[in-house]
Amino acid sequence: MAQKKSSGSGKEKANAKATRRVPMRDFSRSLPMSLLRAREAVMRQFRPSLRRHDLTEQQWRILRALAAIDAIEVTELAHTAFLLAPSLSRILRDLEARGLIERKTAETDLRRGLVSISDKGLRLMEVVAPSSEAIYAAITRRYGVRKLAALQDMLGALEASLAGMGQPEEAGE
Amino acid sequence: MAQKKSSGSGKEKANAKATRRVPMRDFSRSLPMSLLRAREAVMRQFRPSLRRHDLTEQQWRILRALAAIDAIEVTELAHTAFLLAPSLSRILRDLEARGLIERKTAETDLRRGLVSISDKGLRLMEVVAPSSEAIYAAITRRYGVRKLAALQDMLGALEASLAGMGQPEEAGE
DNA sequence: GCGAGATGATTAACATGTTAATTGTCTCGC
DNA sequence: GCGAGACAATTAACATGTTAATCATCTCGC
Repeated sequence: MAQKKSSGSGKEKANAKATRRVPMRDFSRSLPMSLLRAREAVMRQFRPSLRRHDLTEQQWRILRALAAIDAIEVTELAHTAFLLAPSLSRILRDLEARGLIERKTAETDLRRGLVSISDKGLRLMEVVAPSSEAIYAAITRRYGVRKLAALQDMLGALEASLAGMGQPEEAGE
Repeated sequence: MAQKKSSGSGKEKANAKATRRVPMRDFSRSLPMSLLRAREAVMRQFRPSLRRHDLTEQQWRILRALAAIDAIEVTELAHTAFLLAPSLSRILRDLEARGLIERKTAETDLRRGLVSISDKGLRLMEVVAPSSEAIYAAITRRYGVRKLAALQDMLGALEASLAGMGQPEEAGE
């Protein structure tokens, strides 16, 4: 470290060097940061409860998605739980090892895998769901039912707005 | 796999087993999912541009935070860029190796590290910032300036609402 | 001034995000 | 029916998220 030095009267100039260069919006108010902080504020409420049952947020998402249906293909599950295929692959391996889910291969297409929640998985959900719902209710109460609904609508609209904006892909990649 | 079998007439029952058990809100409409999808929709716009310059979203956050000031302590930077200390530690190590930032130790307290952006880092920002701003402008235009401001306000309010809700910490941990 | 506890930063260990490469199966056209 | 793509899923490789542990320094009471 330290092959940096300001020659001559550069002390003050070096001090001002990085100040206010490359003008950009106020960083902390960018949309990605707002969304990130808001989501973190919400998840911070849930994580301790999940952690007590040795579940991560993603594992819980998968169990919830599975609890609503009988069986589902891996690709479709990835879409539902909003996970990338590689992440899902690893998590399913783990959940299966823990006996919380069951897997089999589709009979008509050996490439496709079918996933379903196990009885053990359902029992775990029955234990975790109440406190999870209670936390969600508390959040809703604090923020306001109407406001929450309005926020969800605006978030959905944002998604929809951006749906068309495909990758900029500057013609020539 | 496959030590599961339904005895007797369990075929159909097993089929209905996981269907609609453990009643919970519609999964895809939960607030965490809405926030996650919205943020992903936004970041999807930025990632390709950042990637062309070998920058991750987090590295870019750090550079942006540094560009606004002369120097900053590691802990404060973690707060500003909304990164956990361990992540920041790794990223700073990498950014320093790439010559994009500079580090030194605080003179009054040898535990504290001071980070600042380098000239090379500033030059990189000058290259990346325009397309980044253009993308942000496009998003703003699509979604609407007023709506965007309103959304930011609601996200801020959500954060504020949850600020008090400390960890449930069921007395007895 | 010394030693116990507090504090800043890093490291460790494991889970997930992200893109690319791989593997196994399928679908077609021929 | 076979071989070239298409497709589903996994694996690989690396970066980050997350919690716990470690290391170095500092602070303060005594």
